[in-house]
Amino acid sequence: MGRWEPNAVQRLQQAAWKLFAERGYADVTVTEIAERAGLTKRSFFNHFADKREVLFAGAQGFEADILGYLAETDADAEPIDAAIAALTRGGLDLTPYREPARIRRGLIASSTELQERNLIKMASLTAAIAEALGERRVPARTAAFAAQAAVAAFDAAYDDWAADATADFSALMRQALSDLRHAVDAAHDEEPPQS
Amino acid sequence: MGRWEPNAVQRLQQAAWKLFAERGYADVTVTEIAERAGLTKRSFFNHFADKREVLFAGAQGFEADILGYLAETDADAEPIDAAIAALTRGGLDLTPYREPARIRRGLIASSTELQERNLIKMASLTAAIAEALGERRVPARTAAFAAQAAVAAFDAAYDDWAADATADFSALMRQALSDLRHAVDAAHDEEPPQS
DNA sequence: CCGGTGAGTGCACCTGGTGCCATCAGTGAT
DNA sequence: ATCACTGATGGCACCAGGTGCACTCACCGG
Repeated sequence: MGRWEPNAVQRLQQAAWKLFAERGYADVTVTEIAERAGLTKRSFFNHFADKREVLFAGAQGFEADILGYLAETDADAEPIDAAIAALTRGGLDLTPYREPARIRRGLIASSTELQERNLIKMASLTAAIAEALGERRVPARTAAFAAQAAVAAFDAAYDDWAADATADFSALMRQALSDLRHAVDAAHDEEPPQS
Repeated sequence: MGRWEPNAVQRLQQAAWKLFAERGYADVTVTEIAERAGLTKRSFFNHFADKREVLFAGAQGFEADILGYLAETDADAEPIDAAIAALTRGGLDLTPYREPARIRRGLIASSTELQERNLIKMASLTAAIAEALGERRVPARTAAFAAQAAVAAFDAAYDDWAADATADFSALMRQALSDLRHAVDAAHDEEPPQS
């Protein structure tokens, strides 16, 4: 393990975050990020596949965590309940990082490039969950739809959580799932959800 | 209205499709597309925002059609049923274009760039449907989830239709919606869906 | 015949991204 | 000490996507 200044990846991420926060994603150049981290453009691309990736560093680990939590759920539970449980635990892990989450959210909203990347990360998460559910004795279709529904609920809850500093993430997930079922259910006798 | 060779946009699309089909998306350059259409790179970008967009030309019109169909549905229907009805009609309109749909599908599968673009187009469609549903007296949350569910069902049905030449799209949509409800429902007394 | 309009073009330029090879810090073995 | 090795880094040339700007030129209407 060679050693120059350590933690090149971290330094690049920090530099990128600062610059993006200062001047917005589009107006920052990869060369600038690298130089602020004491490196070069070439080294940036040795660590990140492209400019967008520097903002989605956590995604891979998050996906792995979710799959871990999913494996811990009761194997006989309904697929969607298992997925919701796993995503709820994963979301709770993010609780300490509300401020970065808000900044990231703003950046993504400002750039269609980043929106696309975000969507494909969510799709990747969904696919991974669906595959894991598929290893239980569940039809692939059911697994895929359950995963999509669970991730949709997560996404909504995550957004609410980013917007409302006082909210409890578990409660937001429960509410989102309930709203989702309400929206999808054919039989529709109860009140519409408030808000 | 000035006149050179007419239909520049069409010519560019046709040239792009042919070249992509021959050599794959990644190995074709914008300059090549433009030249095969008798134009220049600069003109290509006067007509399309970027290289990806040439494959998604129909998306805007499709979205508009769906919104039109949605407006024709019974205003008192369940949001998800209205969305499903509109998407079913839209899907039926595509029936004559199965072969192009299959090619497009293969191209998209081969390039993450195109997958990202595809996802954002679907997201745009979803958002448009959700907004339209929101103008009925439906909570925004319900509208959003209903739209997501309906588009998810459409996507699954569309995939099935592209894969199976003998399938009836309406039936595929009904099946997809049924599977979706099965996957999302809490109360789960019936058989799992076959397939 | 004349001025306007708008599609198409030429060109210079920027940035993201890659292939290839050189370099150089530390590591473990001799 | 020294040497071979490894892996992070850097330099460089190069490509493709994409943009700003000024220009041409076919056609239009008067």
